Amino acid sequence: MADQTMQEPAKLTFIQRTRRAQLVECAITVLAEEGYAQASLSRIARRADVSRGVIPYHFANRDELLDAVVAEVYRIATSELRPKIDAQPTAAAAIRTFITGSAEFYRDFPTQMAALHEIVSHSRGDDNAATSEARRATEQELSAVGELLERGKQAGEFRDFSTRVMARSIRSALDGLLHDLRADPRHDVMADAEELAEIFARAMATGDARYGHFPRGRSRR
Amino acid sequence: MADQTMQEPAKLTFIQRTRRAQLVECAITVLAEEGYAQASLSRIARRADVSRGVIPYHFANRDELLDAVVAEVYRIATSELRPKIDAQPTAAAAIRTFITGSAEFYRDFPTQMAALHEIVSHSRGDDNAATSEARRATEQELSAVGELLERGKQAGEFRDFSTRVMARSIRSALDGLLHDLRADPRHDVMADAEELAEIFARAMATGDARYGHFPRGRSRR
Amino acid sequence: MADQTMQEPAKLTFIQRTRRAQLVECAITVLAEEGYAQASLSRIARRADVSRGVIPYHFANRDELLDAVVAEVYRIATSELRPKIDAQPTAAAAIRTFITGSAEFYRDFPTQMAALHEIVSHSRGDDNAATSEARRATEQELSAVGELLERGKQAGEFRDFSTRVMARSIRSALDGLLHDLRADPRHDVMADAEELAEIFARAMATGDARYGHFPRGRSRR
Amino acid sequence: MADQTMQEPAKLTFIQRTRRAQLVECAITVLAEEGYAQASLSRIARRADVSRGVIPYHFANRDELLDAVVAEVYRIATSELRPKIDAQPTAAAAIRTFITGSAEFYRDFPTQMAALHEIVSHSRGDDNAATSEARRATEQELSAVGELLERGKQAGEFRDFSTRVMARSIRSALDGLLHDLRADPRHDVMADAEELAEIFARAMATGDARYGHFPRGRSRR
DNA sequence: CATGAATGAGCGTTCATTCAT
DNA sequence: GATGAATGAACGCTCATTCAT
Repeated sequence: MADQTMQEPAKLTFIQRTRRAQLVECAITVLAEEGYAQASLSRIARRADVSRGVIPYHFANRDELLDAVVAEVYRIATSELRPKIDAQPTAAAAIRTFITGSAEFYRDFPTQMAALHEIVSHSRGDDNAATSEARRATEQELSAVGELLERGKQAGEFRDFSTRVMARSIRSALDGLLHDLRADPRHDVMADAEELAEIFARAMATGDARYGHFPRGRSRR
Repeated sequence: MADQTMQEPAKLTFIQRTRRAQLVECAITVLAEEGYAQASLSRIARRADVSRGVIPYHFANRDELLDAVVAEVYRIATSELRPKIDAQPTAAAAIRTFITGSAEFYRDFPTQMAALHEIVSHSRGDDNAATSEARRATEQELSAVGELLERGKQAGEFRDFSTRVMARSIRSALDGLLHDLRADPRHDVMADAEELAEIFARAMATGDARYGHFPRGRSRR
Repeated sequence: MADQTMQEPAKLTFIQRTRRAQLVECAITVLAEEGYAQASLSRIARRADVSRGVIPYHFANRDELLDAVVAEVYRIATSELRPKIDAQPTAAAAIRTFITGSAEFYRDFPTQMAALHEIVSHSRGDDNAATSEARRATEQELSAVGELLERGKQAGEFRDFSTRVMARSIRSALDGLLHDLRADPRHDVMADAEELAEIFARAMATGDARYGHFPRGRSRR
Repeated sequence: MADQTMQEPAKLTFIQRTRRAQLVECAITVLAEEGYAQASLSRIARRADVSRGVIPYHFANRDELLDAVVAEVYRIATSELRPKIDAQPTAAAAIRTFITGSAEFYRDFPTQMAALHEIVSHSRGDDNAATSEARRATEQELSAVGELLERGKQAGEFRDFSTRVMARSIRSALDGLLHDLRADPRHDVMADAEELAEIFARAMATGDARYGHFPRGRSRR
């Protein structure tokens, strides 16, 4: 059997890498088109036009395949997004770029995003080690955004707010955007992203909001 | 067999209504405590201390039971939240109340919310008729929030923004809050809700944000 | 589902008891005729002319079914053998009765014995909790024989020997007898049993063996 | 493909013989350490640090490999035991040597014996051709012991008993000894073997047993 | 000679659903 | 009204075996 425990992809033969990539690809398609519950190994294998036994051969188990899906999507997303964000001069611009860049990614890789969303939203704390990759990656993303926010606050770009709540809200709002996109693929996601960027630009901006006539919560991390 | 397709509860006998309520209650508990995947009819029936066959008798199928769960949770939520929102003088106050009131509901009915979250996050758009109730209720909530936003815009309380994006973002941010709460039940959800309210108060407020030096998207519905 | 965790059979309905008995019966047949490896739930169900799902319904898992088989065979064996042994006046007579009575049981319940043998010989220390019943029962049988031997030694009926080695040898010799019987069902097992009884009567008898011109091992427990 | 059905090793190339020996060796190790159920061709190949496909290449199928394991263990056992037995002056001494020599072999080649035991105890009489070697070898051993017994009877060393029952009993008692040894590897197997030798010395000795006050079975072959 | 990718049958198990009682 | 026995499809997984390279 292919040694799935290897960490370095260099240890995989060309055929193994190819097959694994194909299976990950098909898993993504099935997840996106038919949903998590329907994404059985049988269906994925059928989509790949391959015998049912191929998947256990190349992946130790179902969870490994799903982990590979998550890793693949995050790999693409990071390679698309990271450079754009890093190129921004200010934290505010970086956050804006994170939002619009994410939306661009949703638009350009809707299938991958749909698959990722299926996996993440079906993950549950205790039941399995699959989706651990997903949770890990999500946490990582949240803390990356959190660092941007901290940077902006220290640079005086942003007002004082709870970093965690803000980061989570940005992340969640993007999820909402993805949700709308999945519901209607012809949706103008970039326009929505601009709106979203504006929402959070205003939410984070220094100075009192014109309409801030409510008692505010204490600033927290 | 009882006709479960009836919409008017008047057509159900007392026993039928009682049993359905009990089963919905138990389904909520099992969903919250053991998760969607473990919430088999067997487990729900066992929790209700009732025979396995009872559920198919009272609900045409599994999906109908889940729909009933969703409807029940939304029913409670609405009865908790609606009066508070309706009592607010301004749209801004109403939105703030929607946010903090939702959080209060999350805090006070964690089991119900957990069950709802399990169902919603496992539901799929196209493949089956399940959780249609969830989608219906979500849409209804979104449009209710949308109406508040419209009202606020017309009253000059809010700036011009895309109603749909804003409504969706508020909804999604609340989901994020719920997510954090489920991850850590001892979380101070009300403090987060205040933060969230502030975020959206600022996001919706009239006037330019101090830090709004980016090209903005056109205002849209 | 039927509650298989109940210890008291009284908690089972008539139908449950009947089905379980039937399935145990069929499992015995399949084990005896086709061997442990072939005794899959599918085959057992087919033998019972019953749907594949029936077995998981009545037994929590495969191991529970096999445990029930072991328990059933030991139950029969005990009820056949125990009274005869207890009726013997001396330990020597009891051992002889144990041997011939076991053989009689092999002769009269060859299928049951074959099934038991399949399970016991396929049990392995660490892998599963099934067959634990088998090991437990085997140990119990060994210690029961051991007690008889001790009694005989104290009564002066037997010479001094290692109780454990003797008990194990008797048990093993009976296994050998069963082996021959399984290889040739027309075998005169009772005649062999008489031979066996004589072998061990002599082996245990007090006094020097006429041919004992070898250094002997120290007497041990 | 190499012709694995050849009996004469002369027909095998050097590499073929080496590989077969290596694979048999590894199969023994895996069988002993992980048990029959875990001794898949994959694991054996991995233990041999060799490709999965090697085994089907050198052995027509799994059963042939297991047969080769059995043959190898019996080959070693015979070469260890035979000279010792043949050196004994009397049948009684030969039988005693067979017993203690077997135990010595168990003690000195526990891995081989464990592997053999795994195979034999999992083999089935009728359903497949597997482990035919085991049955053949067992029969051969039984008849060799039988010849010794016959010789002893004719020489007047032994009383009259059923040769087959006695041979089978000795064989089975040794199995019991092996069983105890496998259950507890620190067991003093030689002491037990001495006990066993004494048991059978007495069982076979001429003259009445002191305590033989039971009706005896007729003497038979 | 050797490889390892691929196959497909079979396993135990879960569970929504049906239906006779 | 309610029961629970029974069904059968689907699941993830293991593995002996085949075969192109």
